Amino acid sequence: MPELPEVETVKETLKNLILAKTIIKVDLKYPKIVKTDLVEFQKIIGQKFNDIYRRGKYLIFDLDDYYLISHLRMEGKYFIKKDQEIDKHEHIIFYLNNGETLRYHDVRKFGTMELILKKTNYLDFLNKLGPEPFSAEYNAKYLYQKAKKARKTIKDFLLNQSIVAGIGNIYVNEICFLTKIHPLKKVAEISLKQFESIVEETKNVLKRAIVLGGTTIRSYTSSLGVTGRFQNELTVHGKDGSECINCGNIITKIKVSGRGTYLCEKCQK
DNA sequence: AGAATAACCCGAACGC
DNA sequence: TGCGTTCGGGTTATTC
Repeated sequence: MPELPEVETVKETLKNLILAKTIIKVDLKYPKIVKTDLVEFQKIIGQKFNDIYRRGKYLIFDLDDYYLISHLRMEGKYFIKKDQEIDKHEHIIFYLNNGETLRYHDVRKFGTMELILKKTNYLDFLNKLGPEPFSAEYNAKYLYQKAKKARKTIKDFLLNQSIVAGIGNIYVNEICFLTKIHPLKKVAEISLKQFESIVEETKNVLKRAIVLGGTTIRSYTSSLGVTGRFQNELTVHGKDGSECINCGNIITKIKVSGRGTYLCEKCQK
């Protein structure tokens, strides 16, 4: 599941491969991925990749006149291939002027793409997102203020992209463990000091994951054949049945708002 | 307004 | 072995 570190890795990898390349043709094998007008989408032909950004879990391709905004959701990946048969999970094919193809691959078909004219206010689209975890805006005081009036659990709170952008299920499990906070703890009961710890551990865990190229779990081999290595440093996520690295207690798995949640009941109160 | 729930997908895991 | 069922998971849309 691509979260901030995985999307960051994809962005950096793709930069080396497609910048300055021009799209000469696009094939929509599964058009529902595209959320904007399909006729309009064809205007991507002739556009050049000038840069790639990331905002939360979104990839933003900076073209000449448009932004192509892509969300990988659960299993979206990009591949660069040449003259190879189209895989059944490759839904959008961009033909580039160097003879290669950029292919969007998504087994679950959950991912989305939007082509947005630069002149229009594309920021509206991303403004709903909360601050980036590495920004100064993401600090204990900010979270504390937001949390005061919320009735949710800390896990729901940190997963809410309008509070902070880019954290998903894996990293929220890790952050809760690293800060010794129970994922079901009501966010309004969390102290400023605890939020300081949350902010610090968020940055630590995301930074470390980016350095290692993200997390590769199960079927999710990250895009472009880049295999992340952060899974080797996970402390609780997916570790139910094994021992807590702090106290030796057995890690349990519960559900929080329908999502798999791993924790040490002894360490996290 | 804010919170809970459904919908979008389909391979993997599970149950029989 | 094979078939049917359930599950998961980020985000948006819809309902409560």
